Amino acid sequence: MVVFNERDSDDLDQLFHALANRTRRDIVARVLGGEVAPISVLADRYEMSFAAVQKHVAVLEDAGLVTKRRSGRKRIVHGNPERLGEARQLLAELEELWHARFSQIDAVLDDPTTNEE
Amino acid sequence: MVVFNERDSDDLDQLFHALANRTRRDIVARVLGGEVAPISVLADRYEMSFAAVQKHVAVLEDAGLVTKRRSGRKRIVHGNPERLGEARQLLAELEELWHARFSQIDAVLDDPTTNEE
DNA sequence: ATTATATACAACCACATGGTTGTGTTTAAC
DNA sequence: GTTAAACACAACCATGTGGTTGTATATAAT
Repeated sequence: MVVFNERDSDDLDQLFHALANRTRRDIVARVLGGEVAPISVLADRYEMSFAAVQKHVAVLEDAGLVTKRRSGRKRIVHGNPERLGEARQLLAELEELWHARFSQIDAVLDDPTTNEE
Repeated sequence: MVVFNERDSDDLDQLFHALANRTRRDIVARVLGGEVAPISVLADRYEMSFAAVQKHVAVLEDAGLVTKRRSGRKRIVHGNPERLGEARQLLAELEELWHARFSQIDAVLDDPTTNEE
């Protein structure tokens, strides 16, 4: 119901910032899609250095969108769909504010309890 | 169906970047919620200069999340809910990739036509 | 044992971001 | 007709971002 609270506004900044980059969205799509993904394998598909991809994964990890699990010398990247859900939830709430504009007018006319100045 | 295409990846970068800031999310919430909002009125509620808020509105406008309409010397800021829908849609598609991981296994077992290597 | 692979991490760079102040212009209020 | 309000816009600044290269370390392959 409450759209914004101080508490997790930094979280949301991080979350949306992580999604505001094509390479990172692509990585998220791949790991969510089920690709077994050590960083090295991910890195092969992008025209940038291993270190650059490593940084992108770190941004995603800080945002909570992926986690890394060690497997020998590899770090397997796993997706975190719940975190995406949080972002989608917030957008849905924002859209809901818009819809509420109209339904509110009806409500005020119908419901006498909304009539406290 | 197709999650990413080259064409609008810059658009999405802009869109998510615009949402990756508390002040901007707050502005979006207010204008979508129906607040009549010249920039000056918006600016009053934040502890930053008018010019700073002006810039935030500009970022939102470039991202397509709001539009400005002139009214005398004021610029009324209006929300653009469809654009939010686009972002939500993309997140939904990403989540769908995750769900598809499991339903795909079932599908392969059930449907012989998926059996072309 | 040596070599190659996969990663971590630091230093560096050009450019973007989020803020500021200052100046100019149009419109409203007196 | 002055003054004040609402905005546009530029210059500036500290910090962040997205990339690079280089060095170090742990594990796998030979």
